[in-house]
Amino acid sequence: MNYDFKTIEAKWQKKWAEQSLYKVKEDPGKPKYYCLEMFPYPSGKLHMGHVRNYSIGDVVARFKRMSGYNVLHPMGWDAFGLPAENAAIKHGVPPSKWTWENIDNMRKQLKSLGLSYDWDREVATCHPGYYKWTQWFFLKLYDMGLAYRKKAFVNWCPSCATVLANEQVVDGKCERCGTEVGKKDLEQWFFKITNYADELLKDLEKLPGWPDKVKIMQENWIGRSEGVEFSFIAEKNGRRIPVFTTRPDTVYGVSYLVLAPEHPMVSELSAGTEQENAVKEFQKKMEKLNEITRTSTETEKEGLFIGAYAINPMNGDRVPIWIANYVLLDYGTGAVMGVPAHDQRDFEFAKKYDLPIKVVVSPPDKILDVKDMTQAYVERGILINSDIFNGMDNIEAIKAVGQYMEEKGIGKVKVNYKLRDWLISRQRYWGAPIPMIYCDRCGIVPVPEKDLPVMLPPNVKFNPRGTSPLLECEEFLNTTCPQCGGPARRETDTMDTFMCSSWYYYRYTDPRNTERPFDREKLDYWMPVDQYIGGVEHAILHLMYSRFFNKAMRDAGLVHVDEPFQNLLTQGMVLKDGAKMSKSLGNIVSPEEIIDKYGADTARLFILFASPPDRDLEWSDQGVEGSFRFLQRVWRLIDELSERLNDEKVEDKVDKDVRRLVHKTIKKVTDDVAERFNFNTAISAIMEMVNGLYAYKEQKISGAVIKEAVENLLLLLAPFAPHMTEELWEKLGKKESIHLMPWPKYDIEAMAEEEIEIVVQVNGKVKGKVSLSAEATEEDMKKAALENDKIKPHIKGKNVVKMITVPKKLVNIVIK
RNA sequence: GCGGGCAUGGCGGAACUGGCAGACGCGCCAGACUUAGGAUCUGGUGGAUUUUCCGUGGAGGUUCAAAUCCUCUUGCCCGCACCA
Repeated sequence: MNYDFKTIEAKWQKKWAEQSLYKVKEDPGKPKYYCLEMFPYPSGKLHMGHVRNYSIGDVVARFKRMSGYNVLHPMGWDAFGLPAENAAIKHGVPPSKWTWENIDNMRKQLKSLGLSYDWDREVATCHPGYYKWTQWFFLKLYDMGLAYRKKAFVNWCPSCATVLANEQVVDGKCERCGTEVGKKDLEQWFFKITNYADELLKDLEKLPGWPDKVKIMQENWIGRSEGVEFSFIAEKNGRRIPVFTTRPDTVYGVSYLVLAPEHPMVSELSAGTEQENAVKEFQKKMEKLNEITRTSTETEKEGLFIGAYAINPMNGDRVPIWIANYVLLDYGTGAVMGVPAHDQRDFEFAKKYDLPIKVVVSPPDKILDVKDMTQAYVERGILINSDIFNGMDNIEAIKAVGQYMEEKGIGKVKVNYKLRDWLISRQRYWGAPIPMIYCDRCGIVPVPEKDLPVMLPPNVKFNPRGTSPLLECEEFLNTTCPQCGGPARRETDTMDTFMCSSWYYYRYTDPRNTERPFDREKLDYWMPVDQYIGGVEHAILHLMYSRFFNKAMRDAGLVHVDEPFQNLLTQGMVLKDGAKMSKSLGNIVSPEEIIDKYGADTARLFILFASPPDRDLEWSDQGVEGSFRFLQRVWRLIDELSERLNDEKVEDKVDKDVRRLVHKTIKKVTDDVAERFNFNTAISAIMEMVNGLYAYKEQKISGAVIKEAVENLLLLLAPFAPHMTEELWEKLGKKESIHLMPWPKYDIEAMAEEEIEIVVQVNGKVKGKVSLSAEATEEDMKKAALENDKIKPHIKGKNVVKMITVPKKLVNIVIK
């Protein structure tokens, strides 16, 4: 009988669906396990990255299910987004049609992999039954004061014709399409993620199950720094110019002030001075430069005196005010105090423009002479030229100066973050409409809950310029004010799709609820997600937005968990010829073809065997062949052995050996899968077991032992190759699905070795081996080692200094 | 520049708390069965000057013992990048 994977896989996929084998509901009698993989964007085609992601998740889900957990394992679609709109512009297909057809196609492909999802819980973020609640959450955030409108210089992608959040700008380019991002002064909707900056940072400690790499990336992104904010006074008009510094200990060494070129006070201060025109020109020049070239470390520091002065509030010093390319308007206060003696960047700037350098922190052992300085002194030291703080250690002075400023009302101790508020408006059609109404009389009015969802109008015209068709859709645009009943206008912007994916893991717990986003009891049962699996590209974007969203919803009293994802696994990329698979390189391997040629079980097995999940994986066609061969080998082995299930017991020794192999393998596979997610070594242990059984099968084995071996082999392999094992399980005469069976337990007694091999070293080098009974004492080991024929010549005539033994493993004889 | 990761046969990778380096798979070599084999089974496969010696990017160190721990260093990958 051949391994006919096509028939087998189709047969079981159909049966599992008919029996709703993977359907789950809350069960207080069982421990729950929420296994979640990042849902895909429905591009229309599955790629190998998806196959890897979902194969990993499926093994975890199946293993946990067999281990007695009530497993929630759902799948859905991150279905809003620009490609659908581009298809509409290019081919005239409505975005919804395009998206739903893609979903149908990808669902079919996912099902062909035999993944154990509860398909009854499928969600799609573009479904009105879903985005109704996305809008509901927006209103919730609005009520909480966490959603607000503000005019700001925002990132604008000309190609996507929309604004972008900071997180979606990579190297000054649009994260989606790679087009260079510009700046636009627009009024937009923001979420106050900065309110949670501190908690988002601090709670990373509550996530021991996350990779350090991801936590560090988030930490850097949040960018917390402690310092002092205080103000210089503009000499011209007496107005305050606030600055932020992490080095208040150097405040007596300020020799100039630098503002961002866009700083609102620049024009006013330079007006009427001889520098006025030069300043205007400098500002224009800066405007033209894009942000990357302007702020790159490689770009030379460039600045200009603006013709005005400011007074240092600590010592009354009069310092010149400059503008420079390296000062950013949106970090801190957009103004920096210049302390060239103790900041490398300020030092270079002062050298270039011949600004005074004043030493205020002295090294403990010598006196710094400005003339000799080739770089800033940033080490620890003692304060000098600093009035009442002279003689103080500078680390202490950081605190002391801050305190002093607070006491005198000069400034205040402050924590600054790099994190900006999350800009969520998008000038696009294919997204969840922001449920807001603009009324000339009442201003900004939220859409009442009963009117949700604000539906996307289906019949709209797309224009090649890429502007949102909602702007020209009268039936959508015109509405009445919920407050005064007068004519009003709808918000035409839709939400960033990351908003839709910030809460989908809640919806899976109660996907068809029409009254609420979810039932509280169901959510409380399932949340948090126990294991989240996906690509590292979401380390900051999706994973930080979701953490923020969850914290906000916790504060709204809707959820009980501080963190949504307990454990995170970031899978590596799938490479071919050392590079990421891509159209341009022409190195794409299509999952469809592989499944067609070898079957889903082979595809899954290979992808899990070739590399541990968190590392990159090099695709190998020959490796796939190998996995296919292995499954055929298993098939033949079980075919043959299942004829011998009633054999008589003949020889005790072989039975014991087979049982030892079986139980050792159970332990190895269990440990590898449960504790380390090392599927590659788990599979190799199963391969060793199969190799072992091939060797033993030439001998007489009792039927009971064969049965035990065959059944356990199938159980261990079931999470990896679910179709084939199910088929063979049925052939063994089993009535119930193998995937509902309990995970096998190992028997320590059966694992016990009777004889053990001890390595004998002389001066740390292996010189021989001795076989001893498992009960041998350390004394027995030493004795056996010294008496061994291979060892004797090495120690003859030498002085044995000492002997080190590792029980049941090794003896090391140290000689001189 | 800062932060993080990785480096082991021809290749993908094993070696969990320091204790037989190279499990398992691919590839390669040989044999068996065969009209035939790109099927299957069995055996072999780090290197060399092969009673032994050398080998985990490189150089030191700790230890009875180091792929594993420490110091320095090289190469590659990823993230952040004038953050005040």
